Amino acid sequence: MNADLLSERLKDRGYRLTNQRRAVFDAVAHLEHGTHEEILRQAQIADSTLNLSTVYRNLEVLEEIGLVRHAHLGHGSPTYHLADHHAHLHLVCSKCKEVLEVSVDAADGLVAALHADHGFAVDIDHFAIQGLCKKCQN
Amino acid sequence: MNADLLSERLKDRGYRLTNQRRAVFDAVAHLEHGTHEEILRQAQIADSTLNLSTVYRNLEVLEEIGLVRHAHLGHGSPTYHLADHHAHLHLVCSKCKEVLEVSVDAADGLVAALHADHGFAVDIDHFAIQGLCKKCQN
DNA sequence: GTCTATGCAAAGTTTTTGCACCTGG
DNA sequence: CCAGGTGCAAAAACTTTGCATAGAC
Repeated sequence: MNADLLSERLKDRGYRLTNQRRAVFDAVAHLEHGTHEEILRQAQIADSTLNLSTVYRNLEVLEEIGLVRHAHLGHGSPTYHLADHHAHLHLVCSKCKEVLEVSVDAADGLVAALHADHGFAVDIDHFAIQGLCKKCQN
Repeated sequence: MNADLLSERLKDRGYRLTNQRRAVFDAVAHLEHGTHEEILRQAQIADSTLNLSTVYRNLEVLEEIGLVRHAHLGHGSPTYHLADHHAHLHLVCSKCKEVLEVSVDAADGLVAALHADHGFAVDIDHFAIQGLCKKCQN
């Protein structure tokens, strides 16, 4: 399960398992798409003295060992999610800022075309797709 | 031509045409994908006293009146380009940071699918597409 | 016991804001 | 002349870093 994976991966790379790391990891898992600040607040439920700089440092470590990844959903801060979190596209409305999650299947053609024509292996959910939602087009 | 369009659009919305605005607009046109800092440096060739905060304020105005748009090519600052600049997809390699420009045609299927299934009008070139380039996959 | 990780505070960056002066129309 | 625009400086927001101490192993 997750906790063991966390412990294992950390040890493999010479990192230690601390309560703060576990709290940050759990917060990422719980929030699905959290910013640094949101992850801090969530993780502080488990450890109220947790510091923002620890969140920054741990997200870096968790990303390095491949358990966590980040994506850019809007114009602001990146959001963090578990690496095994099933991928989906994020459609962000430029006007009302609503975020729609849709299946990555829609992008299969694009992914295949870019691979065939340019040898490029797309990480399709890293950036959101900007546009106008149905409501805001009127 | 561009200069007239700039003047017209500004006046239509009650804005004034200043040398600084023209310098910023020209810098955006010249750079194609410039950050605030890059636009400042380019615009200062025409007006050496131009201030960074003026660049921020003018890019906001130029974007509001629809002459300029911004895109997110990497994890850092956004870049600005003319609104009529022909769209192309940016493929950014996560590893070597190389940026490939490819035709938007590759995304036609995705754009059509998102419109048909979700009524979403995609602005496909607003965010870069992240992934691994041919070389970095080995 | 050793060496990494943490909390705190300070320093860096980047972007925004307030204000007196300047300038386009 | 007058409202909007600019430069400058200060503030705000966001992120990173240094250092003494705590804690994992």
